[in-house]
Amino acid sequence: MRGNGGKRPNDTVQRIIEGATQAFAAGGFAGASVDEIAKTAGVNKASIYYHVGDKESLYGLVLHEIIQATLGRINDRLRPDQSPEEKLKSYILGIAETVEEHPPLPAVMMWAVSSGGQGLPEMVVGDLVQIYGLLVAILDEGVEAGIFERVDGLILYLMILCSLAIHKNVEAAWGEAREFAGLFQKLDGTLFNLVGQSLEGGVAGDVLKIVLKAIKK
Amino acid sequence: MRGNGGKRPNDTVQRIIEGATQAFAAGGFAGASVDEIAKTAGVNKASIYYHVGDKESLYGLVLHEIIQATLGRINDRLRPDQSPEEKLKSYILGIAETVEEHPPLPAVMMWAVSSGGQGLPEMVVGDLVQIYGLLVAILDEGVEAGIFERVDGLILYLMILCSLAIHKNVEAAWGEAREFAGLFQKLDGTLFNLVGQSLEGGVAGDVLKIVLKAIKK
Amino acid sequence: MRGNGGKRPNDTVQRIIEGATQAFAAGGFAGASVDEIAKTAGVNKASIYYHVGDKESLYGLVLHEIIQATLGRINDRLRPDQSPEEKLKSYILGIAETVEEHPPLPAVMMWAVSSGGQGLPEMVVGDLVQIYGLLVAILDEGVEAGIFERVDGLILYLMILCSLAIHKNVEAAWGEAREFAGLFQKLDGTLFNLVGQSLEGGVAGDVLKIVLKAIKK
Amino acid sequence: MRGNGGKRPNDTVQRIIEGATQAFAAGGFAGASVDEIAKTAGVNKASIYYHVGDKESLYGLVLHEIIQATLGRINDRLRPDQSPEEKLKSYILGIAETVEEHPPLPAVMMWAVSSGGQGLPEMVVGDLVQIYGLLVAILDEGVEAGIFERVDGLILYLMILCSLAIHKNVEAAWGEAREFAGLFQKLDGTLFNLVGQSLEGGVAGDVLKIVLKAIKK
DNA sequence: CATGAATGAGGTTTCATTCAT
DNA sequence: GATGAATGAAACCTCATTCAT
Repeated sequence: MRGNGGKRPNDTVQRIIEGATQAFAAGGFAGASVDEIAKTAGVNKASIYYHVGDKESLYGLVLHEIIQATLGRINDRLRPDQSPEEKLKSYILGIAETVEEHPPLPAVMMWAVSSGGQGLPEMVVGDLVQIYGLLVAILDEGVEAGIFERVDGLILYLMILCSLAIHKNVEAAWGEAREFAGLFQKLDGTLFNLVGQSLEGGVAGDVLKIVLKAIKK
Repeated sequence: MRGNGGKRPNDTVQRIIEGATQAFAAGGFAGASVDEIAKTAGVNKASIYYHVGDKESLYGLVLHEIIQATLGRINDRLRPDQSPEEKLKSYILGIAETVEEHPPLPAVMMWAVSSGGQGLPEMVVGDLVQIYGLLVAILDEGVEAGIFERVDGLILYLMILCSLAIHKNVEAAWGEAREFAGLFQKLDGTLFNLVGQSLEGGVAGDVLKIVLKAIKK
Repeated sequence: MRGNGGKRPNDTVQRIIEGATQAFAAGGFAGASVDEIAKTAGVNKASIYYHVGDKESLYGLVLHEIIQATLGRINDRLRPDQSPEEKLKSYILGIAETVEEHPPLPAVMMWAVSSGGQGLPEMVVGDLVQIYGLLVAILDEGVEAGIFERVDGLILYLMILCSLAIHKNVEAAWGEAREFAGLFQKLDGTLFNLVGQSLEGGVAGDVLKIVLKAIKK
Repeated sequence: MRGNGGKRPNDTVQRIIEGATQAFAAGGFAGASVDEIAKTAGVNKASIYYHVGDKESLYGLVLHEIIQATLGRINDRLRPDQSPEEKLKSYILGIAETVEEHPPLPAVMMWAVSSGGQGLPEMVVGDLVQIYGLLVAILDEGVEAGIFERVDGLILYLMILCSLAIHKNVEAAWGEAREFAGLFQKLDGTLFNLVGQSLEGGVAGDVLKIVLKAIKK
């Protein structure tokens, strides 16, 4: 006979990760409580400790999952025969897609990056280096090919990541913080339209356009 | 002679704000404890409540000060007779200067923006709109003058703010998180040099260059 | 063997309620600290929040328990075939018995009533109405039967409740506040004897006598 | 030249006492904060310490003032040639008048009595004995004269004091706690009318009637 | 005498974590 | 594996009191 509830263990861990991602996104590491995470995940609090370990381990796991998932999406789009320009497009769309499906993810990622890597577990540091390295590799290839200008990779990385991550967040706040968004809109007029669109037509497209124009020779 | 009870009040409030700014920057709203803020500011904890109010009020005050200071720096550089391009330079250098003198400030600001304005006091929302509006105005002027392309103002705003704010943070973490930075450096080689330079020659200059290239016709 | 974490939950909640009752009685809501309550109850402070909620909820729960217990005692004594006079006796003895076994209870109850119901949880207001309504019903029955005079129910209710509750308290203070009691006694001579007696022979009996004489035709 | 503000000192102390009375009535000794008292009194907090002393002294002073004022009102009505019955009327009306003009006063007094005198300053204990002794004297006179039954003086004292004090409080809560009062009224119907009336016609009259009926031979 | 400021102690509440079942 | 309960530590906040001006 099965134990209590008979849930598949993977399920539980997955639910924990998803709940934690959501919780961490709202207020960073310190802003989420284990109680809240457990409730969001629909899991008993002690289960988190049993399956994952303490809060810091959970944080690391969440970051790892996020970055690996993002890397996966990017790799799904990358083809060896693409031009650097197309590869950059794949990179940005890969991140944007993650944002689209799991809005909080990049916020957590950005938060981690903004800490300068301090206090992050080895594993996550490696992950960050990986995704950042991918961008640098693409840029380098473009420079070698004489298509791209040489620019600071970190700056570009931050620009891409933050604009996508935060833009989505502001969009999410749209519904509830009417006045805030309203004031922004008043100023921006036609420029600032946040309606849902296809990935390429939406924010990701705009970001891509800006970035390409910035680095193309 | 001055005793215990007769400190200049402005001094105290100022010290509180500075301590709080530093503390909030490290871990966002939830990541800073009032105890820690008090210690950083060299002020009794109860004094914070006496002069400022609860933690949320303090957060609001800090954000307000940050943005107003940044606006001040930008306005110091702005001249009516400047070209849109020069105005944009003033805008970016104004933010960069704030980063330079008070590294944590923009990080806090970024964190606030990334919340989509939710939970922020009226005043701060107004402040954010102000500084964002300034960028939009500059961009609009450039578009009218036929110099700039039309781009999404919010995206550009986020790009500028985040790259400046976080880049500085990563730089700050440099000393302590050798491995992290080291790994980044290995990948980036010549591109990624973070040594202190003049504002224009440093990150701010790079950001400016990228942004200008991105929007100039 | 029973360990630390496996205490029967009912036990804990019961212990909390008892400790809280005692603590609240001494100084009202504000006069009791949660620390003190926890110590009195022999329970960890955080357990109170886990099982009951915040201090106000605890206060509400205590009041609810008190009144329900008192109602229970009264109902134990009430018989449908009793005369209104006998019913009144049951009512007063029921309250007196509660006082006897849990001296602090009615003090808390009185304190709550004296607040006019302001700030009390719905549930408790309902409870108070219930126990007050019982008295009114008894009085009404007596008036219908031509046995009782018509008197203000609230006044009588307060007279009964307060005299029983406070009298007990003064009695309790007896041991420690010798001078105070002594002065009272000096004045009162034979009238004021507080030695423990049977319920009917003690204060309850005196209160009953006074009340009956006051309302009987 | 006069000092800061040039207020008459008596004024300040009087304002303090009045503010404190109001504040203490709401939640007993522990329920009122010195800050709140100062604000209610319209006086600087440090002034309280300068003029009166610490919180406990203030509490004692307030109780003293209350009881002395009540005693004063009773004595204004008492005449040596009154019958015991008339004297009792003076006693009750004296208290009722105090309640009428300063509703919170008796609540504080009741609270003090309900503590059994514990922790009260000598002076106040003496005051309480005085006002209680007055009642006992009146009762004794009535018994000697063969008009009154012998009853427990303390019980009667508590009945008179509490019914007047609390009834007024419930009346005061009337406006804000509609439902509460409403429920009471539903039960009590014609018996329970709290509209403002002349002292004798109002609650005081009812209390007097009940008490007289209870003790008259 | 009045007042704004300061502050240690203590209040209420939350948190991360552990444990027995 | 799952869960309700327990708990020390630390969080936020308030309070009574003092002091220099």
